[in-house]
Amino acid sequence: MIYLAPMEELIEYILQFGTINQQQIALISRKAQELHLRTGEYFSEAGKVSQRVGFILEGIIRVCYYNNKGEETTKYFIEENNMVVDLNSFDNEIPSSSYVEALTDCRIVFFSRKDWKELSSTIVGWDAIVQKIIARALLQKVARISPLLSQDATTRYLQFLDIYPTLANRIPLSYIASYLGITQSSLSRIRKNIS
Amino acid sequence: MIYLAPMEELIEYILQFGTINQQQIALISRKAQELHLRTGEYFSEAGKVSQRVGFILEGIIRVCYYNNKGEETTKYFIEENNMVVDLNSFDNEIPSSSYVEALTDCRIVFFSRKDWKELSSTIVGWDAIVQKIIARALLQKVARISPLLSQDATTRYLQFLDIYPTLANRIPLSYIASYLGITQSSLSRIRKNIS
DNA sequence: ATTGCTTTTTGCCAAATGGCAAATGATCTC
DNA sequence: GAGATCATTTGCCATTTGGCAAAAAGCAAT
Repeated sequence: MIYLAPMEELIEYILQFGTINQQQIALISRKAQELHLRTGEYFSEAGKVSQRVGFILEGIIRVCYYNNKGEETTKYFIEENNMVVDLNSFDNEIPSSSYVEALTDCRIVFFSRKDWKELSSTIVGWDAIVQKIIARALLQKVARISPLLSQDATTRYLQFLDIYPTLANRIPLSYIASYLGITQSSLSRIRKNIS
Repeated sequence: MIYLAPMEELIEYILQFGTINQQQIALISRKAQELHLRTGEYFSEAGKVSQRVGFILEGIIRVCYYNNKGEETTKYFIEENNMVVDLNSFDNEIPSSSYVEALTDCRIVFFSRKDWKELSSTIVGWDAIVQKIIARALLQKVARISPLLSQDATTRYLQFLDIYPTLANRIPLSYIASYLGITQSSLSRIRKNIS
């Protein structure tokens, strides 16, 4: 029991996906770095190669990108107790096309690419754990996005409220609108009609 | 070089994700079973536990489900040279909520749950390969669905044509419409306007 | 409280899409 | 080839949503 307090949540999270011993926990704790982001700051940016794997202790993050007209689209929200990483960019060391932005002040623990690799080569079964985490996150993502397509805007918003019950009043309406694929005016009207 | 002809595509596919030796290839080939589906037949059905992992040699498959009004929604199309499996149902041995249906006549190789487990316990590195396959498929899925949300119906259809250039004329318009989240009348009109 | 800034709501109208039903076209069987 | 069946297109109209701009509301700094 020598790991530090902010690590507990991460360790508990990891333990959902596999078994690690005290020594391994200590290693993970040594490699982990802490990071605070203020609202609006980026965890990673479009055009740069993502260099970190993070875990959100507190706060909300969104992944977004800009199209050729400069309009932004919110692809996804990530809440507390989830990993945050631009897989494609981090794994393949290619520039990302998205911004990963703090929507509220965030407390994050993260690992550099080098440390992350070291975990992979030192901890037996680490890769398997990571793969499970990734698979679950991706499945969840698909499950959340997929049904949005076939529904009208009101239903989409109601579903958003279901999935992210705590988000609606913590983040700007315009982001929710762009996640749902509607304009903020429409969402504003929808909100009015619901209540 | 003792494996049978229809296996070559599958082996080649697997080799993209990791290394396996001749002996392992032989094992995989012995366990693989062949399956032909006619248009409209199911690979797996809602309400039943998915018992097979498949690989499409030829043909197109769609994954769909029915809502409480009996309307069907196409969640996804899967083409030749891809794995087909209802992950959630197969892994957790729970009943599926979707139908996996052949849109054209299909040639498929598949593995029973028992054989699949045997591959996992016999072939070193098999799980890692499978995880990579899954991760790539899920990433692709997200990448395909996600941008659809923020666009109007015409753009969605054009993008569908981009992603599935060979599908448009091989499958009924109504399925494409339900995948894109629009009515078939609308899609018909959109088609007219484009050409 | 006042000011300036950002976010949200609203009104107005145009455009896109849906719902329904009929017409047309395609395919298959007999 | 005549029906039967199913898929697609079209017309009509209602509804939803978008685009734009102005008004209102919220918020922070002074």
